[in-house]
Amino acid sequence: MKNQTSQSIEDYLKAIYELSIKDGRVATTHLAKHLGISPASVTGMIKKLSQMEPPYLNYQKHQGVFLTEAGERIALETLRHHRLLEVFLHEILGFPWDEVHEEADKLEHVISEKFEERMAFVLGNPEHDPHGDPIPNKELNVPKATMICLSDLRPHQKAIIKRVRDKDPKLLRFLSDLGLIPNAEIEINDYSEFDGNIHLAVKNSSKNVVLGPRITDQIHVSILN
Amino acid sequence: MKNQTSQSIEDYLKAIYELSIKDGRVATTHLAKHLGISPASVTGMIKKLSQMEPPYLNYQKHQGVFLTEAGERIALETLRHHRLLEVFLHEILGFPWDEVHEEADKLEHVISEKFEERMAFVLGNPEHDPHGDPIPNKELNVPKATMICLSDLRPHQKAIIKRVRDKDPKLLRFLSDLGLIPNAEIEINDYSEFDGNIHLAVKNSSKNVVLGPRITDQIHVSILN
DNA sequence: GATAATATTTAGGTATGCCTAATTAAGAAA
DNA sequence: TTTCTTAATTAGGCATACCTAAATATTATC
Ligand SMILES: [Mn+2]
Ligand SMILES: [Mn+2]
Ligand SMILES: [Mn+2]
Ligand SMILES: [Mn+2]
Repeated sequence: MKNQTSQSIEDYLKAIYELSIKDGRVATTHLAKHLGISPASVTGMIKKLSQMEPPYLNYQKHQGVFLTEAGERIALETLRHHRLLEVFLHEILGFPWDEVHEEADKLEHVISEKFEERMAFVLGNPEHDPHGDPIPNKELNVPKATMICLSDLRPHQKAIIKRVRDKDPKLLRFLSDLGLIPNAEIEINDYSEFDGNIHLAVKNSSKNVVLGPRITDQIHVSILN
Repeated sequence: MKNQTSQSIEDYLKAIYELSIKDGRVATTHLAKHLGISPASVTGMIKKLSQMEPPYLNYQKHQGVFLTEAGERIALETLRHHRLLEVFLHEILGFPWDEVHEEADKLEHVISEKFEERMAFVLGNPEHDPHGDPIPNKELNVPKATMICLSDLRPHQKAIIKRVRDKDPKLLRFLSDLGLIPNAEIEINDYSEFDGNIHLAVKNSSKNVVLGPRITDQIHVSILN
């Protein structure tokens, strides 16, 4: 009599996982916005998910939700599918990195465990997706990264881009046109404290780029000594 | 205001396409059995599909259904997805040929046109799936094969296996264990007219195999002069 | 601490796609 | 042609996952 999941359920749990990393408990409206669903519908679903056996969510009226262990397992399982698929679509099928997300979002619910396993094998068990996000391993442990934002860098520092946390295809294409993709090397030239703009150069491209905090907050780097 | 399809609709249309190749019009019960759905439900769905704009089915009460052009297009589109996916799963991900069908049956509804196109490119536009079934091309034309059944062969004839029309994983595994897969070369040794059994040898395997008509009717071959 | 603004929940409804049971139509046999 | 059998349809329901509008709880502001 085990619980079974649906597309929708997996999407809810994955969204709650992602949102709760920053904020702990996740509020109904927050979740609703993230999923593009009305708050009323979200209330209905989280109520259901918190009453399943075993429950996937811990929910108290007006207090938001957080994942139970069972719920987190499904979220991570889905996230592993998603990120492996992104690598797969990019490396094997040649999708550009700004298009992998949408396709993976549909496929993640449909592939079998065998598909997952074969994919991981063919790709050599990658640890990061094309945007630099960590892929949970087979036992669903997530390698956690030290988080330095590009927005925290200051002039003369050099760094390597590790992660671009955004899903907007337009922004992603804009960044990759500038060479700003995971593993690219950059150097900070200037910082203006009033608007938080960062001026930087991309190695092997001789371009000088200026980016605002809306963007630099989403880019994680590791600093080169 | 174009019609849009769902998983279910695609499955219905694909099933009707497959069944109508043999029999022309498709009867409600026949379709119901093939889909594993109650006849009552099938009546409901085919009614709906025949009343869409444009209709996918031509339906008259108690007379069964056949595909309209619009319906056939969707059936072929889905079939192309299915069979390309089978090749893909087999060649790229290393799935055994008896497991590709189930996985492709879920994925066929979910992949984008871009996924289809990339897959076809990577595979070099294959014309047949791992069971030898023809893959509709991009314009949805189906290369049609001359149909000689293994059951029609007689002693001393040599032939190459072209197609194995069965979805049962057990049978497929049984056949591949004997080397009886598309492109294998065989020679007929004996035929017994009472039960229709065929005795044959598989090239490079020295095994002598006896198969009944239940099986040999499903295997298509091309004869070697 | 009352009130206003915002967040959340409840109530009532819709579309899909399936089910069983009861009814009716079609086709075959007498 | 009447009768029997089988096939197909209708009627009435159910589960999932959404929606809008109305009601209520929480929280922030005065
Ligand atoms: Mn998995
Ligand atoms: Mn990603
Ligand atoms: Mn297609
Ligand atoms: Mn096939």
